[in-house]
Amino acid sequence: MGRASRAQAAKHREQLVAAASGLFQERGSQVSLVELTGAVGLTTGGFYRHFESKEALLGEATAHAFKEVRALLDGFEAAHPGDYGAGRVGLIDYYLSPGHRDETTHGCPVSGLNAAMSHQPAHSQAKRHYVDGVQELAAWLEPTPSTAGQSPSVGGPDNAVTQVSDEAYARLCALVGALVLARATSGSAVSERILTSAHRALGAADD
Amino acid sequence: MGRASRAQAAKHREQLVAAASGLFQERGSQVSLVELTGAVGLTTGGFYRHFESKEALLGEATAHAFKEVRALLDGFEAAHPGDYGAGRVGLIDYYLSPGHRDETTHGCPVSGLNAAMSHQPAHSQAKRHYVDGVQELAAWLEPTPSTAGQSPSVGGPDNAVTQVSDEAYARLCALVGALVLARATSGSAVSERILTSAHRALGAADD
DNA sequence: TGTACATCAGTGAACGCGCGTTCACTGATGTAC
DNA sequence: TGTACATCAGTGAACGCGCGTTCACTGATGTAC
Repeated sequence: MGRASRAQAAKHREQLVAAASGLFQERGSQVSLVELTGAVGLTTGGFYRHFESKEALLGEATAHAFKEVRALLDGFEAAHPGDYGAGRVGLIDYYLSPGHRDETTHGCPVSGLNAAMSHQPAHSQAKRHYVDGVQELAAWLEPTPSTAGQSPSVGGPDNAVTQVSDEAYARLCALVGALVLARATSGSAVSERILTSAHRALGAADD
Repeated sequence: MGRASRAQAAKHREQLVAAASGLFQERGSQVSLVELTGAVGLTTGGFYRHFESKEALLGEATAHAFKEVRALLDGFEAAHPGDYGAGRVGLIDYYLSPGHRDETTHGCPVSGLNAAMSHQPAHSQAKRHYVDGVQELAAWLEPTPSTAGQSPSVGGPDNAVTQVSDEAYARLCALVGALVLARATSGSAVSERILTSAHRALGAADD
């Protein structure tokens, strides 16, 4: 193949991160480099021109996954301009849908990466991005708009827990618990029951 | 070593299942046979005198984990005889404690095995035990005592979703979501916030 | 603009390693008489 | 109860395989003049 142009190489790098973002969610850290590089048409040898290790890719893939979440959230907001609650309801509807449950590749990374993060060291790049993402998604579930703008301050070194209320965190727990349980029980009737039960509880708690 | 007695062999088998129950929760399906057999002082070769495959052990280990849950639940019930709600409150307090979060080996299998179950085929032995266990734990979160005795009917072939209310399932989602998130964010201040937020929400919803 | 050469993105084979599973073997256990 | 033999729980080495990572190599890209 010879040498790729810088533009081509940069594109390969981005594709690798994007593909990894999906594959790590779908299969956890068990995805192999053969699969990761194969997904974008490369072989494993060249991988190390882009990343120091598989671990390092997980870090970038986690950040990428949350960038996509932000885009999705902005979409919900744009769909109901000015109406704060409506965007949140749209998010909840989507989150607890069978479609989202079955979308293991491009679903919410808070749920999809949780197992991988449980085995990550406390201050790895991946974990820092993940914790920031958790707070950001929780802020979106706030009963009333936060005083300090849409997103909580993220990215600081071990930044303090920001303006997210107990209620918002509790709602996030309900969403994530429902999705994770629905996936673990998928194929059984219980899976659907879990989604509808959580949906009802979150709908009832609505303001 | 020569041949072990039947009693000894039976004991080894039980120890293997018990150890696997903890190790599968702690590390998912990535635990190796060397670790599993080593945990009870055996070598890998003899493993296949007891189980058909590693998969088969996961099935039995899942059943074992839920047997331990049942013992724990009975303990909560016995601690407050006659007082239905008190046992449930004790369970919730335990579930959302930092101690339970950090107890990745012997914690609740609904949370600990969820990742492994998501990658299990729909009708594997492990998944059937898991789905039964989910319903059983949910039944324990029922606002009022179930009419049909303590445990829902379990173990039947693809048994229908039994007498568990939406409210009970919603509570289970909150508990599991909180535990899973607290573990994924452990090492960060967010982890504690999640536990206390979920606890407050479940306490407030109490009757 | 054209030429000579250095750079480096990607290849493909090799590395050492750990995995799940198989198998010939061992010797104490269990059983038939 | 005692002896002869079959059984089989557990060992440890071997199997083929896939893993993350390294490395010599390739040839188009990028750059210096």
